[in-house]
Amino acid sequence: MKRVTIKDVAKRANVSTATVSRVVNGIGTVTDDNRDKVQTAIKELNYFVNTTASNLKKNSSNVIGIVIPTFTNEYFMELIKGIEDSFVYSEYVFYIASSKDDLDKEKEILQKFRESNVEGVILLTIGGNESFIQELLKMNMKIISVERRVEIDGGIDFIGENNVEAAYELTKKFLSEIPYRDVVLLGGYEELSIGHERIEGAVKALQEKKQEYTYLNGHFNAKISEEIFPDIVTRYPNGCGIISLNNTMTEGVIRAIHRDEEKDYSSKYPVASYGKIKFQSIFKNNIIASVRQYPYQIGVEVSNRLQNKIDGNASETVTKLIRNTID
Amino acid sequence: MKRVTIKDVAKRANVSTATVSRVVNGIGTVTDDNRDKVQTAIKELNYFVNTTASNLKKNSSNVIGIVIPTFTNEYFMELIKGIEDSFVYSEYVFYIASSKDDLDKEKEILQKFRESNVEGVILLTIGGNESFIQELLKMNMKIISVERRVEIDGGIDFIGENNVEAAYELTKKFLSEIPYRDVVLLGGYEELSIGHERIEGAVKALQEKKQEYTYLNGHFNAKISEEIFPDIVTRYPNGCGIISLNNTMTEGVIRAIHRDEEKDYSSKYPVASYGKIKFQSIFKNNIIASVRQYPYQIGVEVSNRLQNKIDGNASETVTKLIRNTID
DNA sequence: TTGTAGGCGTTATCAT
DNA sequence: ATGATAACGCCTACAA
Repeated sequence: MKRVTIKDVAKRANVSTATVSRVVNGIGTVTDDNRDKVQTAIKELNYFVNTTASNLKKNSSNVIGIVIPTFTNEYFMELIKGIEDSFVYSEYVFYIASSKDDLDKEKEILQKFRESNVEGVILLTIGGNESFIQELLKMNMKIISVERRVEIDGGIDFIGENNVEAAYELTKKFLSEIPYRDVVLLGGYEELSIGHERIEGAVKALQEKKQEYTYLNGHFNAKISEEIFPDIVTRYPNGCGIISLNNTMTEGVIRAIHRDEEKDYSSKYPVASYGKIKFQSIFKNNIIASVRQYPYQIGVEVSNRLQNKIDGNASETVTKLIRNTID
Repeated sequence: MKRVTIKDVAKRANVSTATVSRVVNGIGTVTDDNRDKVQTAIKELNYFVNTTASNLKKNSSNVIGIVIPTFTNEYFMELIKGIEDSFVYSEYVFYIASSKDDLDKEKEILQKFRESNVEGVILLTIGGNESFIQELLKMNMKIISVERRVEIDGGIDFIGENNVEAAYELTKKFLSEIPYRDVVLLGGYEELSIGHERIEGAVKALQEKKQEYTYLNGHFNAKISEEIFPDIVTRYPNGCGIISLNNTMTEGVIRAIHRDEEKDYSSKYPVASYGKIKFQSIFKNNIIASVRQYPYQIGVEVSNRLQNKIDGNASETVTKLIRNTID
């Protein structure tokens, strides 16, 4: 079955393809009479536009590419929701691709985005593709880096959190509530901004309070953190404060704490968490301080920024930090 | 800055565009000498293919469209991961669009997919677009319905769970562990297969055991279910069994149960849950029976099926049910 | 207001 | 093995 094209419609309606195109796109001038004829022809033939052809001609794509490290992450999903909900140009569509925490895969995706003429890219990088990204920027691709900074000469738009500040405030609050304790700092992802910035903030607060601490790497991973907990207990059998710099790690710690029901770890191992976890209110005896994050809000900002860029109102490179709150 | 095209490369390499195309696509016959010339020209000019033009010519798109009701749902994300991980044709790319539980939006998305010539559609429907979907099927669009059935003449591929069976087994197990109790059946989404099939299975088991029950509608929603719980307590102050037919509702119930710490609801309101929740092991005193779901596995099956369809090895309409397990 | 026709960048047929 | 060239379906000067 051959595809119905603008030509078929034109023939049926006894007008030219140009007129059909005008009707379809709602631009230019067409008499009501002709418009009617075209519209009925469209209905009769069941015509719909071929976006590929249209895009080729217009040198556009109406596609926004989004790169995330993984699909199974609530933070990222909230972020995407924020983008989606506030993106008003309805003709656009989102590619979403997962780099699977792999920098080669990330590069592949970006390359594919370039080949498909995407109008904009929203990138949550896994790191390591800086030079390639720079090349893309040079060709005027509209890229916004989100949550994780891309360290690049000349800069790149960035929207994310103030990790340093939030980790600092979290730690300060935590220390004021559990004085005279040993402290474990549970971090990870040091090669990414979300990793080292949080460490920086926490350490700053620890040093200000002259608080000694042990640093452990939980790799922003629930399982690893859960398995680390027994080591913490061995090292500090009388208890210690745990500062978890990511909610996934907090999840692992909480699971470990509740593994042995009879032992009451709640009071002995108070936790500070950068980020909330599910059922946080139920674990309020364990988690006595936490950073609330606003991924949805970040998504909204990303969306606004991208729309500005698409409209050409974005000459300067911009960095925007969304403020977290401490509970 | 003008785009570098195959023509520019041809000129630079002193060959025809046809030869360049052959090199780029690795088909046809080219001498090593010419291949080298073309490849260096490509590097020098920083050429990359224009997928839009290529697609127009080839009448393809290399795009798989996925429609989900919302991004913020772990089940869907696991499903997508399963699809992604097992989809081997690397030249393909996924559009993922959220219908936001809105049937008009779903239709819009499907229409856009059609206009973009997507090669296949994976649809988690919200219901109500049956006739439009049928129209798409008539034009030979490759659509696989997932998790939620699309009731359509002539049938449509479906991959999902055996909701009736799983709900039946869950209920049977639950009743055998809490005999002589009152029971609340917490359901929802009755207009979708995931809603009414689970009710059907649960009711079957209840009737077999001659167990009376009260049906409440929690709309597969955590908040609503959390708010329903006090009503349950009022109605059954001495306790009752709660069969929650969806994990989001279970989440709400668990939250409500743990709201008042002093009241020990755990033993008085045992829960059966269709689907797991986070920290399930911590709540094992509350949730005494549950259905384990395999969204990732469903994704894998969807991916396999779609690849078969793309390869043309899929004449018959297929229904495949992935077996759940009961814990 | 309408129609003609060229071209977007690529692929693929058909000569050579 | 290679090149010339006609599409793919649409948009848009430009002319009428």
